[in-house]
Amino acid sequence: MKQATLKDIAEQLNLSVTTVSKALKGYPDVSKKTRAMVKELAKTLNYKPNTFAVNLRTKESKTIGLIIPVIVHHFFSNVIRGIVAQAEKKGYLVIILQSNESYELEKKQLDLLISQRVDGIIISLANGTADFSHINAIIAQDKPLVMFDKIAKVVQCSKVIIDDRKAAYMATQHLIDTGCKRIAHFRGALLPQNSIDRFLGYKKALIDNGFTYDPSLVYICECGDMSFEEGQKNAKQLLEDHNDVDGIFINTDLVAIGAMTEFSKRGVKIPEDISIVGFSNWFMSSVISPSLTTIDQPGYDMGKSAFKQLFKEIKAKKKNTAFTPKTVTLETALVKRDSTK
Amino acid sequence: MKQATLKDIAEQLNLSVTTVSKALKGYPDVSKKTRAMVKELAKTLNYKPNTFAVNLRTKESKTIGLIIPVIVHHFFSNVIRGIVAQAEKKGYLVIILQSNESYELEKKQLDLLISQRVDGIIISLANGTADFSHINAIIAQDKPLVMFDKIAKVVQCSKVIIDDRKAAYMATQHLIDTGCKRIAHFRGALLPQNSIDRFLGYKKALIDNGFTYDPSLVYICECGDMSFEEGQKNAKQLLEDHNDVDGIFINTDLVAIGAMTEFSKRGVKIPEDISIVGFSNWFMSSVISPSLTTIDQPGYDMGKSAFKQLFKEIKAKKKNTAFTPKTVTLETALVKRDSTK
DNA sequence: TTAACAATCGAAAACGTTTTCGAAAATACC
DNA sequence: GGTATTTTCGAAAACGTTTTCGATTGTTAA
Repeated sequence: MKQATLKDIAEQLNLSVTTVSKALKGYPDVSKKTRAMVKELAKTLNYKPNTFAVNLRTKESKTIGLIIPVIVHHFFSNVIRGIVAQAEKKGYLVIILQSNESYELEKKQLDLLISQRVDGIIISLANGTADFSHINAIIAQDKPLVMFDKIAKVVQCSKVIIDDRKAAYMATQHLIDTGCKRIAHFRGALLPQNSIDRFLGYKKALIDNGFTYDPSLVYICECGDMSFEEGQKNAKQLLEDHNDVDGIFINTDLVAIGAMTEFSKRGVKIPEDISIVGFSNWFMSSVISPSLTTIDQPGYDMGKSAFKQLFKEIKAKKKNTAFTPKTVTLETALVKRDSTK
Repeated sequence: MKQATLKDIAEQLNLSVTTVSKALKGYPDVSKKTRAMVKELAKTLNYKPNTFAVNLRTKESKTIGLIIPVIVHHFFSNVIRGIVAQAEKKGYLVIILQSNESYELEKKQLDLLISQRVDGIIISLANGTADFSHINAIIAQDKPLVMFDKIAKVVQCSKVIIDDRKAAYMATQHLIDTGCKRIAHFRGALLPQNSIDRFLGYKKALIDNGFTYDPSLVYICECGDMSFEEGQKNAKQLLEDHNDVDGIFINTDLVAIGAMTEFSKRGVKIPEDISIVGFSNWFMSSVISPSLTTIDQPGYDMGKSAFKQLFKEIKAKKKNTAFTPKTVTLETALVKRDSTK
């Protein structure tokens, strides 16, 4: 009752393995009659090509790897969904690994995927990643790779991102437009490009509007497992440090929600006393009260787009045609809710 | 600059492929000297065994498949994390597919995984799955499979679950203990075992406490993509149908949150007018206000446990030893918060 | 000195597929 | 009828590894 092979079919029909293979793959040099015969027997035997053998022969696995910092995360799980859906459409399967924001793990997992000989890799960098030689090594091997969200600008590969700087600018501008006079920022970790860009957008909006940029108003959080708690801690610290802040732009919704929880515990009213804008538009943000004004980050589309890009590169490599890396920038939108006036 | 093979190493050292292979795998019949030589050259050439060839030869892929109804879901993404982490520890990779609560897709994806020749499969059934022949076919093929959370009782395989009936009983009992006199239930879809069990637990708690079970107090929701909206809709309907309900046990947190949103919009106070208990303990439930009393469902541990079980079966199959299916039941806990008195 | 034995290696088959190339058979054309 | 052409098939090599089984050498014991 084991899986049937080409040989089994060939023997039953008194044909050669070659002919059976060709019949199933629709080669022109096999008669309609035998083709039909073969296909029918294949179906009744429930024949499924042995992927191991196919992979060995064709040198492709129809499998891609995905490395993300965290799985349990509204944005990232949407990305996963987008990638998996799109990949399945094109006949690819997705192997998912979680780097846990650790550079070491990320390196190890990249190696794992290479060992597994996936046809391509999609990756969002860990917070801890400052050196990119492991990524460059992949690219040097001519293995298709696309980065998304948490990218490294200096690495020469395709990327799918949003315009973090512009989005952050929008968010900050919104705070200003609604009357905030002194605006703080809870930024993300120091290394990731997107938290840098969001910070820069915040700063630029301030300056463009004639505000003075005050570094003491910028708080850092790692945005890892402890995002919520970091938000609480930063909010508490902010209240101790300053009594005139009336608006905060926060790197991530989850941190923002932590901050809001802390504020309401201490009797600080949102948005009356302090307005808050988050980032990412987690579903959660729409159901808390007050609901959180935020930047919508299209996770599903980013995943879809990342796979599409990767697919193009895989195809290009197969045909041995040149391919120049491309950066796709998706649109974001400000979602106005009750945490701002 | 392509990947080195055993042959490459063999040629450079004037050895046979056989000896090189044996040296790398630590066979005893190769001298320490050549073993060292081979290992060193392998390292400098960055040799990585071709998994396709290894798989073909050994007939195992060191890969497992995972099919879940939805990825973007607090509980399920925790399960993914648990499975992936545990699998990586044992040298297995995980291919993830989303059935989208569709029976047809589930069937197709199961087929895909079989074609891919994964070493085992972990699955949580789609809401739409009423027929289990596709699952039984896998088991008949002697391919290790374990089900979790949304299981089918009649299928003979290992399972990782919680005691849904008991948990629901606990939840309902809590409503009764805190003074609720007329308790409704928003149940899940009709087919899944866990929504049946939760319903039965609810019913039993009522009866054990001398309440009369009233079917008109039970509302259904599919608990798919539209969970939140379903919660709103049901809440609205409930208010139209009844004016004496003072407690609801709801199949899922997200539905509960939808209901709470609707209630507060309509001026119904929680928990003063109506107490609510959800199910699953989404993170979100702790940060909304009022925070939601719920049942904690250990997603990460379930994932971990599911892989461990699968791993045992894979090993058993390899050694050709018998294996009797086992059902692991994990503990749940009532998390008391502000949506109940 | 031989026989027995251990240590070290390699030839070869196998896993199941794909694809190239040539052979045979059938058909067409003159 | 003979030649040219098309149609249909299969032999064989290749992908890279693992493993069985002998072969060869060197070592030990009698």
